[in-house]
Amino acid sequence: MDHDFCRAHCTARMTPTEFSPATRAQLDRADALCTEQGARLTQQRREILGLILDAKTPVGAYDLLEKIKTPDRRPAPPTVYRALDFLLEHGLIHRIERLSAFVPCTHLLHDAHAHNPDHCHNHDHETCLHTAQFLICKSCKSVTEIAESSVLTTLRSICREQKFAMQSASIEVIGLCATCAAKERPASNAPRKQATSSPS
Amino acid sequence: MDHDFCRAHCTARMTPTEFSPATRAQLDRADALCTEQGARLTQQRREILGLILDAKTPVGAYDLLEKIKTPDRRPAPPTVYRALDFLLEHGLIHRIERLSAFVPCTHLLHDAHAHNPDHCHNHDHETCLHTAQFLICKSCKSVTEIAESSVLTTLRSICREQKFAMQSASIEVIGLCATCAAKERPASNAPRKQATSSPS
DNA sequence: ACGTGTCATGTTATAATATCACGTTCGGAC
DNA sequence: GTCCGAACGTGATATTATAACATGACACGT
Ligand SMILES: [Zn+2]
Ligand SMILES: [Zn+2]
Ligand SMILES: [Zn+2]
Ligand SMILES: [Zn+2]
Repeated sequence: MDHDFCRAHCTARMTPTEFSPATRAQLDRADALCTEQGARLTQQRREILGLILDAKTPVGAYDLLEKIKTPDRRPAPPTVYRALDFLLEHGLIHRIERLSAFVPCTHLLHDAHAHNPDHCHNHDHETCLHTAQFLICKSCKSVTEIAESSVLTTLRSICREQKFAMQSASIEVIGLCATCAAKERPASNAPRKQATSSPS
Repeated sequence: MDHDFCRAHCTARMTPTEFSPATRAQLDRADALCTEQGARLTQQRREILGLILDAKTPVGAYDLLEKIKTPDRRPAPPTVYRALDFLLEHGLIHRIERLSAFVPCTHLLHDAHAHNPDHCHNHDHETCLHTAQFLICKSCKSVTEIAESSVLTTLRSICREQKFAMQSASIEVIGLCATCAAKERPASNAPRKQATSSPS
């Protein structure tokens, strides 16, 4: 009854960060996904997810903690970690182990899901949600999630051989993205300038 | 001159952990590898490596810190982390990101290297040393390093497509090892006993 | 309206992991 | 011996994560 009122009310009053329309669309998509799963994307979880979506690079838990602080509210670590746990469990974000930081799941970024929820069901949700592959650029910190399932397939066959029951996997590749690699090596094979000014 | 005396003396006095002959053999192998690379496997590094070799499961930095404490010596974290950094750089151990813990590199456990140092040179040392694949059992905490290069090959081809310059990769699979999986499911499909007593 | 269970959140403290900064010692080249 | 750089000792601190317990908001049956 007045539950809807309260939700609207709270949204208006306590949202410290205004998200762009694009981000809001993604958040709404996430909300729908949660509802499908019988879970609630609360205001707090929504805000954390929004901040992760808007960041161009992986975000640490304590970065998030800083960002959600307002004059009124000084949340403590558990607040953030609880939201992160929820988002992880529902496949909305991934944790990058090598960085102790979080990125949105690419499923959220494209509208594949929105149009075709069946897409959810033709791949192995159990394993897929908890498993992703990332290319992490050491230089610009950008992270690309690889949708490609070939790695997972290879891994699965290895596990079968070893009778290992795979539950999830982290695959993280460190290196330089195309852009940064180009900057590093201005010419193909001319390292005779001034030490290539490598930003290590 | 009295250098040899000192080493013997110190070894006798400050080695709190006596390693088994098998472990000592591996340590000697590691020592040789270091010397090849112009590095020194000091007493301290040797002890840390020995402890990691002897452990049946991955060891955390602070576990090691506890283990190397004696009535005389109360080392501080940097001591351990410095040794770990050294061992990582020289490919003697790996870090398991998901556990913040360390395991010996399997190269050390088998004597392939001892007999055939050329083995080192027919695979890509640059990438291989810094890259390994692990099967981590959630239940017994055992970790298996996969020598198999098929995953790495697959990853490399993906990176090539994306023009991503791979420097290293972590591949960690979580699940149940053959032994533990068998324990979990006593019969194939008879979950009607007392909740199978699944340890979380 | 009242108790009651459940989920989400707030709050305080602390655990666990990792690094910085600075001074000293050790080992080997000369 | 003298010197230099690598290795180590030590104290403080940073960063990441969780434990433990209390409160608030709502649903539901009575
Ligand atoms: Zn994803
Ligand atoms: Zn980059
Ligand atoms: Zn290895
Ligand atoms: Zn096991």
